[in-house]
Amino acid sequence: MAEAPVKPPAVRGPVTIQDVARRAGVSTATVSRALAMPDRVTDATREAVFAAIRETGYTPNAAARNLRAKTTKMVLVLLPGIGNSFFTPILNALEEVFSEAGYGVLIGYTRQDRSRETHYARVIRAGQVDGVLLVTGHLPRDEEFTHFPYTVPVSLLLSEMPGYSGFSVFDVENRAAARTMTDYLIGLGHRRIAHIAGPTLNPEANERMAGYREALAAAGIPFDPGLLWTGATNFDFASGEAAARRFLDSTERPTAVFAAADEIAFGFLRAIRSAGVVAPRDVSVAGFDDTEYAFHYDPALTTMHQPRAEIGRRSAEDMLRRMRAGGDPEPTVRVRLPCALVIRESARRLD
Amino acid sequence: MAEAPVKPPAVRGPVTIQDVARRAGVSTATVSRALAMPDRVTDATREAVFAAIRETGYTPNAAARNLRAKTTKMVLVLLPGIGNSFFTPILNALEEVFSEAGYGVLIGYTRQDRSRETHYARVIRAGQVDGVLLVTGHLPRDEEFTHFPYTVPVSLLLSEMPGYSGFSVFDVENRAAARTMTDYLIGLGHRRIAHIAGPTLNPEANERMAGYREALAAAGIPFDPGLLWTGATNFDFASGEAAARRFLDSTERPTAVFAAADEIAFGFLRAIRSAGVVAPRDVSVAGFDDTEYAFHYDPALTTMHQPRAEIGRRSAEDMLRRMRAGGDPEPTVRVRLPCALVIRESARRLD
DNA sequence: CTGAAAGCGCTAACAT
DNA sequence: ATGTTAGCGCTTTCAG
Repeated sequence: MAEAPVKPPAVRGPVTIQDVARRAGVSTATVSRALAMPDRVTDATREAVFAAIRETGYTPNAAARNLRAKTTKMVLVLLPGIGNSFFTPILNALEEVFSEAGYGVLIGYTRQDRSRETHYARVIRAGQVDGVLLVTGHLPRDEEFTHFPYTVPVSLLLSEMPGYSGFSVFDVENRAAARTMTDYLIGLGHRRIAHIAGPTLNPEANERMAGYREALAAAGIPFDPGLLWTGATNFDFASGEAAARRFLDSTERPTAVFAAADEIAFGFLRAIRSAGVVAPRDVSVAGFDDTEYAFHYDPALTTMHQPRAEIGRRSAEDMLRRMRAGGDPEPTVRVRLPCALVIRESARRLD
Repeated sequence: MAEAPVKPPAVRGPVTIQDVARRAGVSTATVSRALAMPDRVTDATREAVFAAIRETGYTPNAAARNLRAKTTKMVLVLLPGIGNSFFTPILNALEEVFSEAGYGVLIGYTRQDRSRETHYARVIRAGQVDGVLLVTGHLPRDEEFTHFPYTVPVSLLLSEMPGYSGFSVFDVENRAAARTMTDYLIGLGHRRIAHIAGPTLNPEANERMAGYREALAAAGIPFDPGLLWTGATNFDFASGEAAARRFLDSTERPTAVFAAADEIAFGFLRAIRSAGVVAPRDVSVAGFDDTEYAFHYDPALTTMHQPRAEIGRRSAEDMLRRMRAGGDPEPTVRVRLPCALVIRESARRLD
């Protein structure tokens, strides 16, 4: 039998507040204080503590701090997990503001999958985050999500959730924007204007559709159901391609097409081009979003600018405010930002 | 003076393991066991515990568990914070594998900014994550990063870091891929082939440049420095636009242009088109990456496919393996994946 | 201004 | 099979 193992003198494990205290010749409480409220310790003490920290390379353990403080300095951002380049500017802005404020950003992709939603519901319930930003376009259906009282502030980005309250909501004026775009197309002389709608169940898509119809009505153009192309399952290329087939099969083609998203417009443009139809020569096309490629595509896309970065920034600031309030339910906000018409090359005046 | 405050009976705070234990009529240890090793408690006990858990809506507190287990079930993914749609498939794959394994994904954008790197170095040192994936293209320069012994496994994605060891590395065969692309262009009859290089300091960009030159040499085409367009500060549109100016100003224009990234190619294509030069009619253009838009652009881009999702998936699996090993330094791996030539419309045979 | 001590919620020895 | 106990590393009263 080997003799009982001798505990190694310096385990060289992570250095704790104890190590620092010992080295600085003070108590752990003093180290903690020197860190949290530097002006409540003597200059000399502070010096000694900081020196010890420097020498040992001490970094406070997050788990211990979280356990004590009941706060994690982390937020969870839930994304749909598809078509993510659209969400990139939002995520970027969120990360910027949060990390600036010392918060970590945990991301989760729900992919509309129940088990994944349950997974993230658990993360929230486990107190792993201090706040949640939902950019999924829908509230997770998991019971743990909806039935359980929210212990942390929650915000909805880019979509509202009628019937639920207690969330801050940040979205854009979808209807007004779609109206503006359609008005613009009408102003260009178009009368036969088709609309490629977004996913049927998506509230934003429906708002845009409403704006389109509103503009038509205001201009005295009778609504033609054959010109409302629904059936999209997503704001993606494929939906634009499907619409292109309808366009090409039309006996009397529209002179302008307004897509509910840039990607839909790109899918449409590419598909019609294969058939020798080019925009804006043969048909005017407009998008919605003003993604990175709208400017760089050929033709450059006329579209509605959605202030994605601003939504990220403002929602992050609101979240910080609410999280800092501690347990008190701070008032939520409802921010609805306007979009801006961006005129480029894909739509032209009808001769 | 008011009398000593009476502790409210049910604070209705988060339910702890104590609450569950009390309700189930067992000790906290038993609750813990029923959760961790269900087969080591009686059926009856297990039932009682689970019932109590259900009734109370108990979820174990993450901080307490982390503190005890010295593990957080979280990984940090560090991204550059620019041109993020390129990284989207990687992030997607990472999140998929990690969340499947019960790990959370914390993201951080370094933006090549020192203070942000320090910030994230601290997150790592604080034991906030069990592993780190660097997709930044460079090792953070922060001393805390480089000098301090890594306490958790680290992996490098899409770029290697010569001189450092102890990391798993996942990247692609940049040189061979660039060589293949250039060979392809040569095979199409091109002799005057320009290369729009990526950022000078970027190792991947340099590998691609080397592959380009290698192909030229192998084909007996003398290297023309005037056809190597450097100066890019990023793999972005702007770099392509700058190259377009050089192209348009050339007295003798190349017949083919190989860009070090798809976005560079798009920027180039768009800029030359403004001058009435269209690909592939007037000049053949090839990219590198095979991003989402390569297929949807006009013209569809001939490019090299980088297996981004696979890099994400495999690096995540490797990271899981290494994290599960506990403190023992598991062997790191070096995975270098091949790229695939994707022939589309932007490059054509020279008449 | 500083130290002692309690305890956040959980798990893992060690007993029984 | 279950309970008791001792912390994990930190912050925060409460004394001094």
